[in-house]
Amino acid sequence: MAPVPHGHVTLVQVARWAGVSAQTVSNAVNNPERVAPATRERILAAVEELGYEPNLSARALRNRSSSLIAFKTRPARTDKASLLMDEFLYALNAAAAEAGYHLILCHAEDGSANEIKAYRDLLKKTSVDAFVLAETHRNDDRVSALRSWGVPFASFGRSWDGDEATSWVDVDGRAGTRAATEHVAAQGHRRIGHLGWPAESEIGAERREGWLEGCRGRELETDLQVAVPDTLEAGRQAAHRMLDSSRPATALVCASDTLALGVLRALHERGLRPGADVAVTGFDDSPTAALVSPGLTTLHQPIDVVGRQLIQSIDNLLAGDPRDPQHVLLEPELIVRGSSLPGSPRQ
Amino acid sequence: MAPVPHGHVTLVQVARWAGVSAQTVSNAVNNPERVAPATRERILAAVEELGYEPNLSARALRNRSSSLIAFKTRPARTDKASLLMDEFLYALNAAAAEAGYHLILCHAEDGSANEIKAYRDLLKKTSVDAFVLAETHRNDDRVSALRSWGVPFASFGRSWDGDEATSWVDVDGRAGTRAATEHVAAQGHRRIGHLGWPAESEIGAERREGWLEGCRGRELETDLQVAVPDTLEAGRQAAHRMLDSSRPATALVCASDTLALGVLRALHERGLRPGADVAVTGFDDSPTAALVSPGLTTLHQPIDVVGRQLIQSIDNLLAGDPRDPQHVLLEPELIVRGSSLPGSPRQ
DNA sequence: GCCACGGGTTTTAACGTTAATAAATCGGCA
DNA sequence: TGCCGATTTATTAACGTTAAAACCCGTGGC
Repeated sequence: MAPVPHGHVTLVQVARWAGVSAQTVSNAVNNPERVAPATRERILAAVEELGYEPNLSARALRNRSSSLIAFKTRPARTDKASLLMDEFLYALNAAAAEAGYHLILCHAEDGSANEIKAYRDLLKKTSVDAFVLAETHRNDDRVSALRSWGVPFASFGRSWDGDEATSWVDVDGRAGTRAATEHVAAQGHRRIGHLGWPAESEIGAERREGWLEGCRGRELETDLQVAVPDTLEAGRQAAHRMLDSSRPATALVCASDTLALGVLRALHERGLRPGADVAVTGFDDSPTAALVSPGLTTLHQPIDVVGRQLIQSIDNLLAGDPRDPQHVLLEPELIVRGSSLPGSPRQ
Repeated sequence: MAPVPHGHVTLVQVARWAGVSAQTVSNAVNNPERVAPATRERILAAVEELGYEPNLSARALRNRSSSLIAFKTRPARTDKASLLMDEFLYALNAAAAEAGYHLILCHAEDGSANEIKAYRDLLKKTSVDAFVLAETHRNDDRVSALRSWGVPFASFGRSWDGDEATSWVDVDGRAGTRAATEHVAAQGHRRIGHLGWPAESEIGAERREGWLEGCRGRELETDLQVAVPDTLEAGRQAAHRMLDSSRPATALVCASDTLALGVLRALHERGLRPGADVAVTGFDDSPTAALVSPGLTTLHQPIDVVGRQLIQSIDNLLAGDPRDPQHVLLEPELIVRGSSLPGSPRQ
């Protein structure tokens, strides 16, 4: 009963069916205003009837554009708790689909040289319209490469070089740790330490700043801070060191859930109760944060908004929209759970 | 210094450079045996020199094939611990890249009707070569749809309908829970319960079978079993019920890490120590399993092998390889952590 | 010396689309 | 009626690739 038993329906078939030329069908689909209302209606009916869908390969060949947006998946899993990038990929894909784009994945072994080579290959082979970068850092080679090629892109992560030309979306880590710090201070804590990342990390520096601001705002001491790599074990050991101090912290604001989970393990080992004895906060709202007992207080990044905004920015770029590149800084949301509340010893 | 400052290098340019026709270049690239060795060498040098990469859109248009493999990302995150599908996506992408394919993501709201519609659209618009399905179940509409369209596909998850024609790769859940059961029995446990999923789930049924086999092999009782939805809260409540029993279990083999984490929370609430008082095992080796204290004993799925095998199968299908569809059943690996070991009370 | 053969190469045409351009149609007005 | 300009539609050509067919030329058989 289907008008077209199998195979692809082309413009020409629709055109024949509607008694017009192929170009008119193309116009009816892409530039409706160029076509007389009556004709357009007839054509759209034919499109509907035959189940026509434009062939993207042909369009890509003709237009040098493919509605494909490329994104590189993160390298092999580490022991990190955070799955932010997985969540991000999902959000980005959903937003892309909604806007009529498709996401094409790119693979490269670790290292920005590999990554750039993978981008270049993809670009030559397929007519990818734009790229999405994630986890940008200072002097990011990928940014300069894409810019030199003249390829539209937007990044999850601000342009740390003060590069005004790049569209980006980011989450305000500083505001996040400041909120966490103020939250534990409001629980009565006066000795609040920070467990963060080494100085090279721009993101880590921001999060540390937030803690500093939070402490200074309440005139608390800021001498208790340690920077370690982002692993559970590093967090655990650092927590032990900080709790062995002569005037130990009663609250620890951490730069990540991974570190915070290390702290929780250290507390467990010392027979201390999270929340009741030492308040702990993380960052990223990893699935694990909700699953441990007690739950881990953490900061949730509005990842779906990030995805939508990035697609939006790319859409503007591709539309040749002359409006300035967009810079969007979003606030993370503090999720309060047992690890930062006096609460009951159990639960 | 680059021979081609910008823009795409085409077959014709390479052909001119090498002093041959475009078709000969095409042959040198795709069917080397059709071209005289000397010519081929000259052409490949030109390809190298000019940095030629075939344009996939043009190729797709001409050949109706695109080296694109489609995969649908999972729907929005639930509260589940398992990130198997994220890991899988990464593994699949790596394998695809290695074999010269690209992964294109598909988005659909929950529900197999939406999903099928999304597949159909993608198929019409782009010339996707093949699909990868995940989490197949009995009477899977997606399977029948893809089959009726004649589209090559392979699935992560066996064909539960006994459909011999489908290529699949799966992990043997039954062997997994059997191993977990035997492991806790080897620790001296005689009352081993099972916390699983409702009967509708084929995967859940398999995992339950494994526990049954493990118990029967040692002539242990098999009366302690409960089936609940896959959430932490359901696991927690079920654990309380099972521990309230007149002859409570001393070990609980769970169908997922999520349920097992619920059990851990229940133990925490009752002041019982995982491992020492009640042994607990999960399934999937989620990141959380390694991060909680004590660590959760669980089963690791060899997800990278799954990815490679699926790409391999698809490669065979696309090559028109007449060899039978492949069915690969892999064994999960038992990862022993503190939650199933008597160990010390702390740690 | 003619022809058949076959490896090596080129020519032709087509995949489905759309920008640019050309052609047709129509209403309005002198 | 005839002509102009505006609107609508049709024609042409091209995007980069490759299957199929045609072509070219040296070998070997008779």
